[in-house]
Amino acid sequence: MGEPARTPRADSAHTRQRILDASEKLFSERGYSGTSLRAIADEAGVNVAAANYHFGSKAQLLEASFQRCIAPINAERLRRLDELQAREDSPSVRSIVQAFVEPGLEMARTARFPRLAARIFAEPKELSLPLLKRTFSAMAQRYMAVLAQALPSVDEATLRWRFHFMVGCLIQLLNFEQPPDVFGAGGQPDPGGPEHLIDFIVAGMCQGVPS
Amino acid sequence: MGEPARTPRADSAHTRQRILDASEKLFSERGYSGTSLRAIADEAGVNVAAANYHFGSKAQLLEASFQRCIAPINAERLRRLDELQAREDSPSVRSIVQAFVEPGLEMARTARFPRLAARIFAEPKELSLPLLKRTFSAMAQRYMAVLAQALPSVDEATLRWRFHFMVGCLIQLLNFEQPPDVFGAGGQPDPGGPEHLIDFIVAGMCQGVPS
DNA sequence: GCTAACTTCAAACGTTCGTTTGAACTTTGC
DNA sequence: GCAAAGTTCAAACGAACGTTTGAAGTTAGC
Repeated sequence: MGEPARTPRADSAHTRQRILDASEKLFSERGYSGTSLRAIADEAGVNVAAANYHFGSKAQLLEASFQRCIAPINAERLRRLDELQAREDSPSVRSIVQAFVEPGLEMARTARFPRLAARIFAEPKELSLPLLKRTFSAMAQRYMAVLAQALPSVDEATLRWRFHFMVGCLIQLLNFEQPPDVFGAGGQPDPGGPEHLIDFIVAGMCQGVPS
Repeated sequence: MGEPARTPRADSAHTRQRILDASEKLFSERGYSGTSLRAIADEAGVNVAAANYHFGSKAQLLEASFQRCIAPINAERLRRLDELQAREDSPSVRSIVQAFVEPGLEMARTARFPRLAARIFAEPKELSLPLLKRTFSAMAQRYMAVLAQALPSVDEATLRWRFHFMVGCLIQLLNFEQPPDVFGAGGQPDPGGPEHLIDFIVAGMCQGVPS
């Protein structure tokens, strides 16, 4: 157990950070097995061995990238839920959906590559399911509970399905920032994705319930 | 150009079929770069070289698997749309959504691994986008046109987004036949996915439109 | 200033990858 | 029945993979 007393240096943190940046970019673009440690090391401007030195293995590097990417999003999701519940004791479905969906979208605008959070869902289940469970369980259960309160006429199994499809819609928007140009339309990008996403989800959540 | 006059043998077709079966299974489970030709050959019970002999390369094998998987689904989608338009001149949104969504779900119940059609969306864009465009363009455009007729008050850009999210929901159900057990619930599988999927999508499509 | 720990890197480890080769074997066309 | 074409396989190709090694370089503690 007891790790040797470590006195990490300053440049070590910079190296770790650069490796994580490169991992996030490449993993989210090419997936886990489509990305080599050598490509990550090149992108980060470090030696291949540095990745294994700092993170132990490729799988642990993925986990570290994923956690660094998803942790602030989930924290913000919970913070917004707290805020929501503090402000009013029966928040609207729309406000709950916004609290769930917007942190990820905001990161997607400002930060590096939150698409990694979406790409994880496509990895083989042996790799992704433990990660998803460890990372999303607590947060998802809280959202489920609050949604159940806001939609008392919807039974739990149905709500689980709707939550499932909400996640699917969010992933779709994170993976394809625009509807792919298969409709002939093309044209310039439409920044309205997030609004349309929320409208679509709220409609699916509230079906048959008078607003 | 002119291929040499080929007289394919009977067993050749069987080998091709077994390789395609194995590809479909493994590609859909582990993705393109997570699947080796050797694993496919083992699963199919043939030699590694046979895959390259029959399909030319790994990328072409993926394309062949994908086409064999998706072609009948898209054909059925178009057939149902024809049927729909022949029966009534202004089909309901629900019937259009069903015509789009059910062929894939039906295959998922009966056939081998239609999840491949969903997994493709997670591959790197250089690999997936050409495939998606070639395969879905015509069909998607027809559906967009029919949906636009059924929802005349929804502008084209908005409809594109809703179509995008519909595809995201479908992919989510194909990739995870059940909502993953992150809600603590567990329990036995719920076969109601398809119905919930259609309800969710129709609600998102028809938002603000009196039925 | 010396020791011990931390960090980096070039090089190499054995394995697996996609693909090719060339020889065996089977069928087809005549 | 015989040449030609189609099909399969064991074996090998070089390249790339994840990981390890060991030495060189750097900093921290005393």
